[in-house]
Amino acid sequence: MSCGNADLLVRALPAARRTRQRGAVLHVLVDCSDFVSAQQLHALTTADGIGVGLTTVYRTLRELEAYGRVDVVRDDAGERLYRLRPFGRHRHYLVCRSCGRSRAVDAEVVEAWVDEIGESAGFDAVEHTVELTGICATCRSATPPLAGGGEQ
Amino acid sequence: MSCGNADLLVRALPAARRTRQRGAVLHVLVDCSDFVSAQQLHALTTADGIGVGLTTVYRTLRELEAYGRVDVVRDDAGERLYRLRPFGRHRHYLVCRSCGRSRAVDAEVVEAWVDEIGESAGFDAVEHTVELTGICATCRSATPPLAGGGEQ
DNA sequence: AATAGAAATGGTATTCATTTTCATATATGG
DNA sequence: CCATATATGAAAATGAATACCATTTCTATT
Repeated sequence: MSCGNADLLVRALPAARRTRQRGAVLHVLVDCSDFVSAQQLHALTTADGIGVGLTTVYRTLRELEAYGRVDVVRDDAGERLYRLRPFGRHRHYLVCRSCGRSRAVDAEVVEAWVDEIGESAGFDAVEHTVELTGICATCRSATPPLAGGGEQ
Repeated sequence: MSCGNADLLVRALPAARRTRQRGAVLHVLVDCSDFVSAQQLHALTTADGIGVGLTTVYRTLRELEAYGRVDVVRDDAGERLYRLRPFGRHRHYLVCRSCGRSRAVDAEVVEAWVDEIGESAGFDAVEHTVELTGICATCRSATPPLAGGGEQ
Protein backbone atom coordinates (compact mmCIF):
# COMPACT_ATOMS: atom_id res chain seq x y z
CA MET A 1 0.00 0.00 0.00
CA SER A 2 1.27 3.41 -0.84
CA CYS A 3 -1.14 5.56 1.08
CA GLY A 4 1.61 7.26 2.96
CA ASN A 5 3.26 8.25 -0.24
CA ALA A 6 0.06 9.74 -1.59
CA ASP A 7 -0.40 11.66 1.62
CA LEU A 8 3.01 13.16 1.25
CA LEU A 9 2.07 14.30 -2.20
CA VAL A 10 -1.14 15.90 -1.10
CA ARG A 11 0.91 17.95 1.27
CA ALA A 12 3.27 18.76 -1.55
CA LEU A 13 0.52 20.69 -3.27
CA PRO A 14 0.55 24.32 -2.22
CA ALA A 15 -2.85 25.65 -1.24
CA ALA A 16 -4.06 22.10 -1.03
CA ARG A 17 -6.76 21.11 1.32
CA ARG A 18 -6.73 17.41 1.98
CA THR A 19 -9.75 16.23 0.07
CA ARG A 20 -10.96 12.74 -0.66
CA GLN A 21 -10.77 13.40 -4.40
CA ARG A 22 -7.26 14.71 -4.57
CA GLY A 23 -6.19 11.85 -2.38
CA ALA A 24 -7.79 9.39 -4.74
CA VAL A 25 -6.08 10.81 -7.81
CA LEU A 26 -2.73 10.81 -6.09
CA HIS A 27 -3.25 7.35 -4.76
CA VAL A 28 -3.92 5.97 -8.21
CA LEU A 29 -1.03 7.91 -9.61
CA VAL A 30 1.32 6.45 -7.06
CA ASP A 31 0.16 2.97 -7.93
CA CYS A 32 0.75 3.53 -11.63
CA SER A 33 4.32 2.78 -12.40
CA ASP A 34 3.80 4.21 -15.84
CA PHE A 35 2.38 7.10 -17.79
CA VAL A 36 -1.37 7.48 -17.65
CA SER A 37 -3.79 9.90 -19.22
CA ALA A 38 -6.28 12.06 -17.39
CA GLN A 39 -9.08 9.96 -18.82
CA GLN A 40 -7.47 6.79 -17.55
CA LEU A 41 -7.01 8.27 -14.11
CA HIS A 42 -10.64 9.24 -14.13
CA ALA A 43 -11.64 5.70 -15.05
CA LEU A 44 -9.32 4.24 -12.45
CA THR A 45 -10.64 6.33 -9.60
CA THR A 46 -14.14 5.43 -10.69
CA ALA A 47 -13.20 1.77 -10.71
CA ASP A 48 -11.77 2.26 -7.23
CA GLY A 49 -15.22 3.36 -6.21
CA ILE A 50 -14.06 6.82 -5.28
CA GLY A 51 -15.44 8.55 -8.32
CA VAL A 52 -13.54 11.75 -8.90
CA GLY A 53 -14.99 14.20 -11.39
CA LEU A 54 -13.13 14.61 -14.64
CA THR A 55 -12.71 18.28 -13.95
CA THR A 56 -10.99 17.57 -10.69
CA VAL A 57 -8.69 15.04 -12.28
CA TYR A 58 -7.58 17.58 -14.84
CA ARG A 59 -7.24 20.24 -12.20
CA THR A 60 -5.13 18.07 -9.95
CA LEU A 61 -2.88 17.06 -12.80
CA ARG A 62 -2.37 20.63 -13.85
CA GLU A 63 -1.38 21.51 -10.32
CA LEU A 64 0.99 18.60 -10.05
CA GLU A 65 2.55 19.67 -13.30
CA ALA A 66 2.86 23.27 -12.20
CA TYR A 67 4.64 22.14 -9.05
CA GLY A 68 6.93 19.81 -10.89
CA ARG A 69 5.60 16.62 -9.35
CA VAL A 70 4.93 14.88 -12.62
CA ASP A 71 6.58 14.38 -15.98
CA VAL A 72 4.40 14.76 -19.03
CA VAL A 73 4.60 13.27 -22.49
CA ARG A 74 2.21 13.21 -25.40
CA ASP A 75 1.15 10.06 -27.15
CA ASP A 76 0.67 9.75 -30.89
CA ALA A 77 -2.80 11.21 -30.67
CA GLY A 78 -1.50 14.20 -28.79
CA GLU A 79 -3.06 13.11 -25.53
CA ARG A 80 -1.12 14.12 -22.48
CA LEU A 81 0.23 11.36 -20.28
CA TYR A 82 1.40 11.86 -16.72
CA ARG A 83 3.83 10.07 -14.50
CA LEU A 84 5.02 10.90 -11.02
CA ARG A 85 8.51 12.23 -10.81
CA PRO A 86 10.49 9.77 -8.73
CA PHE A 87 12.41 12.39 -6.86
CA GLY A 88 12.51 16.07 -7.58
CA ARG A 89 14.37 16.42 -10.85
CA HIS A 90 12.63 15.88 -14.12
CA ARG A 91 13.50 12.86 -16.18
CA HIS A 92 13.25 11.66 -19.74
CA TYR A 93 11.76 8.38 -20.82
CA LEU A 94 11.99 5.71 -23.41
CA VAL A 95 8.50 4.49 -24.16
CA CYS A 96 7.56 1.32 -26.00
CA ARG A 97 5.15 2.08 -28.80
CA SER A 98 3.76 -1.40 -28.56
CA CYS A 99 3.14 -2.09 -24.89
CA GLY A 100 3.37 1.47 -23.65
CA ARG A 101 5.79 0.64 -20.88
CA SER A 102 8.33 3.32 -20.16
CA ARG A 103 11.65 3.53 -18.45
CA ALA A 104 13.54 6.57 -17.32
CA VAL A 105 16.81 7.10 -19.13
CA ASP A 106 20.01 8.83 -18.25
CA ALA A 107 19.96 12.20 -19.94
CA GLU A 108 22.76 14.21 -18.49
CA VAL A 109 24.28 14.47 -21.93
CA VAL A 110 21.13 16.12 -23.14
CA GLU A 111 20.81 18.43 -20.17
CA ALA A 112 24.33 19.66 -20.81
CA TRP A 113 23.65 20.02 -24.50
CA VAL A 114 20.55 22.07 -23.83
CA ASP A 115 22.46 24.44 -21.59
CA GLU A 116 25.12 24.92 -24.17
CA ILE A 117 22.68 25.49 -27.01
CA GLY A 118 20.74 28.03 -25.02
CA GLU A 119 23.83 29.88 -24.00
CA SER A 120 25.43 30.02 -27.42
CA ALA A 121 22.19 31.19 -28.96
CA GLY A 122 21.73 33.86 -26.34
CA PHE A 123 18.43 32.44 -25.14
CA ASP A 124 17.14 32.78 -21.60
CA ALA A 125 14.95 30.44 -19.62
CA VAL A 126 15.46 27.53 -21.96
CA GLU A 127 13.09 24.64 -21.45
CA HIS A 128 13.21 21.32 -23.21
CA THR A 129 11.10 18.36 -24.10
CA VAL A 130 12.65 15.06 -25.05
CA GLU A 131 10.61 12.02 -25.90
CA LEU A 132 11.94 8.69 -27.01
CA THR A 133 9.82 5.88 -28.36
CA GLY A 134 10.71 2.50 -29.75
CA ILE A 135 9.87 -1.17 -29.63
CA CYS A 136 11.12 -2.92 -26.54
CA ALA A 137 12.89 -6.26 -26.66
CA THR A 138 9.94 -8.09 -25.15
CA CYS A 139 7.48 -6.81 -27.71
CA ARG A 140 9.83 -7.45 -30.56
CA SER A 141 10.28 -11.10 -29.69
CA ALA A 142 6.62 -11.50 -28.83
CA THR A 143 5.53 -10.13 -32.19
CA PRO A 144 4.68 -12.80 -34.77
CA PRO A 145 7.23 -12.51 -37.54
CA LEU A 146 5.30 -10.49 -40.08
CA ALA A 147 6.44 -12.34 -43.15
CA GLY A 148 7.38 -15.74 -41.77
CA GLY A 149 4.26 -17.21 -40.17
CA GLY A 150 2.17 -16.99 -43.24
CA GLU A 151 -1.32 -15.70 -43.73
CA GLN A 152 -3.80 -18.29 -44.77
CA MET B 1 9.81 34.02 -55.68
CA SER B 2 10.03 30.48 -54.56
CA CYS B 3 7.76 28.83 -57.08
CA GLY B 4 10.48 26.57 -58.32
CA ASN B 5 11.10 25.33 -54.85
CA ALA B 6 7.45 24.56 -54.30
CA ASP B 7 7.33 22.73 -57.60
CA LEU B 8 10.18 20.55 -56.54
CA LEU B 9 8.30 19.69 -53.42
CA VAL B 10 5.14 18.80 -55.21
CA ARG B 11 7.18 16.30 -57.10
CA ALA B 12 8.63 15.08 -53.86
CA LEU B 13 5.25 13.76 -52.82
CA PRO B 14 4.80 10.18 -53.91
CA ALA B 15 1.54 9.53 -55.67
CA ALA B 16 1.14 13.25 -55.96
CA ARG B 17 -0.69 14.75 -58.80
CA ARG B 18 0.19 18.35 -59.41
CA THR B 19 -2.87 20.16 -58.18
CA ARG B 20 -3.50 23.81 -57.66
CA GLN B 21 -4.30 23.26 -54.00
CA ARG B 22 -1.26 21.26 -53.06
CA GLY B 23 0.80 23.79 -54.91
CA ALA B 24 -0.75 26.57 -52.88
CA VAL B 25 -0.07 24.86 -49.57
CA LEU B 26 3.51 24.18 -50.51
CA HIS B 27 3.99 27.65 -51.85
CA VAL B 28 2.88 29.20 -48.60
CA LEU B 29 5.01 26.75 -46.64
CA VAL B 30 8.07 27.67 -48.62
CA ASP B 31 7.45 31.32 -47.94
CA CYS B 32 7.11 30.70 -44.23
CA SER B 33 10.52 30.73 -42.70
CA ASP B 34 9.00 29.46 -39.50
CA PHE B 35 6.62 26.98 -37.97
CA VAL B 36 2.97 27.37 -38.90
CA SER B 37 -0.17 25.53 -37.95
CA ALA B 38 -2.59 23.87 -40.32
CA GLN B 39 -5.15 26.50 -39.46
CA GLN B 40 -2.71 29.27 -40.29
CA LEU B 41 -1.84 27.66 -43.58
CA HIS B 42 -5.51 27.44 -44.36
CA ALA B 43 -5.95 31.11 -43.58
CA LEU B 44 -2.88 32.04 -45.59
CA THR B 45 -3.94 30.19 -48.70
CA THR B 46 -7.35 31.79 -48.38
CA ALA B 47 -5.70 35.20 -48.08
CA ASP B 48 -3.68 34.36 -51.18
CA GLY B 49 -6.96 33.96 -52.96
CA ILE B 50 -6.35 30.31 -53.67
CA GLY B 51 -8.68 28.95 -51.05
CA VAL B 52 -7.64 25.45 -50.12
CA GLY B 53 -10.06 23.41 -48.05
CA LEU B 54 -9.07 22.71 -44.49
CA THR B 55 -9.29 19.01 -45.16
CA THR B 56 -6.79 19.28 -47.95
CA VAL B 57 -4.41 21.33 -45.86
CA TYR B 58 -4.39 18.67 -43.18
CA ARG B 59 -4.04 15.95 -45.76
CA THR B 60 -1.12 17.62 -47.45
CA LEU B 61 0.64 18.21 -44.16
CA ARG B 62 0.20 14.63 -43.12
CA GLU B 63 1.68 13.49 -46.37
CA LEU B 64 4.59 15.85 -46.09
CA GLU B 65 5.19 14.57 -42.60
CA ALA B 66 4.98 10.95 -43.68
CA TYR B 67 7.57 11.61 -46.36
CA GLY B 68 9.87 13.48 -44.05
CA ARG B 69 9.54 16.83 -45.78
CA VAL B 70 8.55 18.75 -42.67
CA ASP B 71 9.52 18.96 -39.04
CA VAL B 72 6.71 19.11 -36.52
CA VAL B 73 6.48 20.59 -33.07
CA ARG B 74 3.59 21.21 -30.75
CA ASP B 75 2.86 24.56 -29.21
CA ASP B 76 1.72 25.03 -25.62
CA ALA B 77 -1.85 24.31 -26.57
CA GLY B 78 -0.83 21.06 -28.22
CA GLU B 79 -1.46 22.34 -31.70
CA ARG B 80 0.85 20.91 -34.32
CA LEU B 81 3.17 23.31 -36.10
CA TYR B 82 4.93 22.51 -39.33
CA ARG B 83 8.11 23.72 -40.95
CA LEU B 84 9.78 22.60 -44.13
CA ARG B 85 12.90 20.57 -43.68
CA PRO B 86 15.72 22.47 -45.31
CA PHE B 87 17.37 19.44 -46.80
CA GLY B 88 16.56 15.84 -46.16
CA ARG B 89 17.57 15.22 -42.59
CA HIS B 90 15.36 16.14 -39.72
CA ARG B 91 16.40 18.95 -37.46
CA HIS B 92 15.69 20.25 -34.01
CA TYR B 93 14.78 23.79 -33.17
CA LEU B 94 15.10 26.41 -30.53
CA VAL B 95 11.88 28.40 -30.46
CA CYS B 96 11.36 31.73 -28.76
CA ARG B 97 8.33 31.59 -26.51
CA SER B 98 7.86 35.31 -26.92
CA CYS B 99 8.16 36.04 -30.63
CA GLY B 100 7.78 32.51 -31.90
CA ARG B 101 10.81 32.68 -34.13
CA SER B 102 12.77 29.48 -34.38
CA ARG B 103 16.24 28.48 -35.39
CA ALA B 104 17.60 25.08 -36.20
CA VAL B 105 20.23 23.87 -33.77
CA ASP B 106 23.07 21.46 -34.05
CA ALA B 107 21.92 18.21 -32.47
CA GLU B 108 24.45 15.57 -33.40
CA VAL B 109 25.16 15.05 -29.74
CA VAL B 110 21.54 14.18 -29.20
CA GLU B 111 21.31 11.93 -32.24
CA ALA B 112 24.24 9.96 -30.95
CA TRP B 113 22.79 9.85 -27.46
CA VAL B 114 19.50 8.55 -28.79
CA ASP B 115 21.22 5.75 -30.67
CA GLU B 116 23.13 4.74 -27.62
CA ILE B 117 20.13 4.80 -25.32
CA GLY B 118 18.08 2.73 -27.72
CA GLU B 119 20.80 0.21 -28.15
CA SER B 120 21.62 -0.22 -24.51
CA ALA B 121 17.94 -0.60 -23.64
CA GLY B 122 17.41 -3.16 -26.36
CA PHE B 123 14.84 -1.07 -28.15
CA ASP B 124 14.23 -1.19 -31.88
CA ALA B 125 13.09 1.55 -34.19
CA VAL B 126 13.77 4.32 -31.75
CA GLU B 127 12.28 7.66 -32.65
CA HIS B 128 12.80 10.89 -30.83
CA THR B 129 11.27 14.29 -30.32
CA VAL B 130 13.30 17.17 -28.99
CA GLU B 131 11.86 20.60 -28.50
CA LEU B 132 13.65 23.59 -27.08
CA THR B 133 12.00 26.84 -26.12
CA GLY B 134 13.33 29.95 -24.48
CA ILE B 135 13.43 33.71 -24.70
CA CYS B 136 15.64 35.05 -27.44
CA ALA B 137 18.06 37.91 -26.90
CA THR B 138 15.96 40.33 -28.88
CA CYS B 139 12.84 39.69 -26.87
CA ARG B 140 14.70 39.83 -23.61
CA SER B 141 16.15 43.27 -24.30
CA ALA B 142 12.81 44.48 -25.62
CA THR B 143 11.10 43.39 -22.42
CA PRO B 144 10.94 45.92 -19.57
CA PRO B 145 13.42 44.67 -16.97
CA LEU B 146 11.24 42.84 -14.51
CA ALA B 147 13.56 42.59 -11.55
CA GLY B 148 16.67 44.52 -12.48
CA GLY B 149 15.79 47.84 -10.85
CA GLY B 150 14.97 46.16 -7.62
CA GLU B 151 11.70 45.87 -5.78
CA GLN B 152 11.13 48.66 -3.33
C1' DA C 1 -9.28 15.47 -78.46
C1' DA C 2 -12.22 12.31 -76.11
C1' DT C 3 -12.77 9.14 -72.38
C1' DA C 4 -12.55 6.33 -68.40
C1' DG C 5 -11.09 5.63 -64.03
C1' DA C 6 -8.20 6.70 -60.32
C1' DA C 7 -7.04 10.26 -57.27
C1' DA C 8 -7.95 14.65 -55.02
C1' DT C 9 -10.97 18.04 -53.16
C1' DG C 10 -13.85 20.28 -49.64
C1' DG C 11 -18.26 21.24 -47.11
C1' DT C 12 -20.29 19.14 -43.37
C1' DA C 13 -20.67 16.30 -39.54
C1' DT C 14 -18.21 13.96 -35.98
C1' DT C 15 -14.93 12.85 -32.50
C1' DC C 16 -12.66 13.61 -28.43
C1' DA C 17 -9.45 15.68 -25.14
C1' DT C 18 -9.45 19.63 -22.49
C1' DT C 19 -11.40 23.94 -20.53
C1' DT C 20 -14.98 26.94 -18.73
C1' DT C 21 -18.93 27.93 -16.07
C1' DC C 22 -21.25 28.16 -12.01
C1' DA C 23 -24.16 26.29 -8.48
C1' DT C 24 -23.31 23.32 -4.69
C1' DA C 25 -20.60 20.96 -1.22
C1' DT C 26 -16.92 20.70 2.20
C1' DA C 27 -12.48 21.52 4.50
C1' DT C 28 -10.42 24.24 8.07
C1' DG C 29 -9.15 27.97 11.20
C1' DG C 30 -11.18 30.58 14.80
C1' DC D 1 -20.35 25.26 15.63
C1' DC D 2 -19.69 29.02 12.16
C1' DA D 3 -18.00 31.55 8.52
C1' DT D 4 -15.89 31.46 4.31
C1' DA D 5 -12.41 30.61 1.26
C1' DT D 6 -11.66 26.73 -1.43
C1' DA D 7 -12.80 22.60 -3.93
C1' DT D 8 -15.93 19.85 -6.57
C1' DG D 9 -18.42 18.26 -10.69
C1' DA D 10 -22.28 18.11 -14.12
C1' DA D 11 -23.11 20.18 -18.16
C1' DA D 12 -21.91 23.06 -21.85
C1' DA D 13 -18.32 25.08 -24.69
C1' DT D 14 -14.12 24.95 -27.29
C1' DG D 15 -11.27 23.67 -30.93
C1' DA D 16 -8.02 20.85 -33.40
C1' DA D 17 -8.10 16.95 -36.11
C1' DT D 18 -10.58 13.35 -38.63
C1' DA D 19 -14.28 10.83 -41.19
C1' DC D 20 -17.66 10.89 -44.67
C1' DC D 21 -18.87 11.17 -49.32
C1' DA D 22 -20.69 13.50 -53.29
C1' DT D 23 -18.34 16.15 -56.68
C1' DT D 24 -14.45 17.65 -59.32
C1' DT D 25 -10.14 17.15 -61.69
C1' DC D 26 -5.84 14.90 -63.16
C1' DT D 27 -3.64 11.74 -66.33
C1' DA D 28 -2.83 7.76 -69.03
C1' DT D 29 -4.71 5.61 -73.01
C1' DT D 30 -6.89 5.20 -77.12
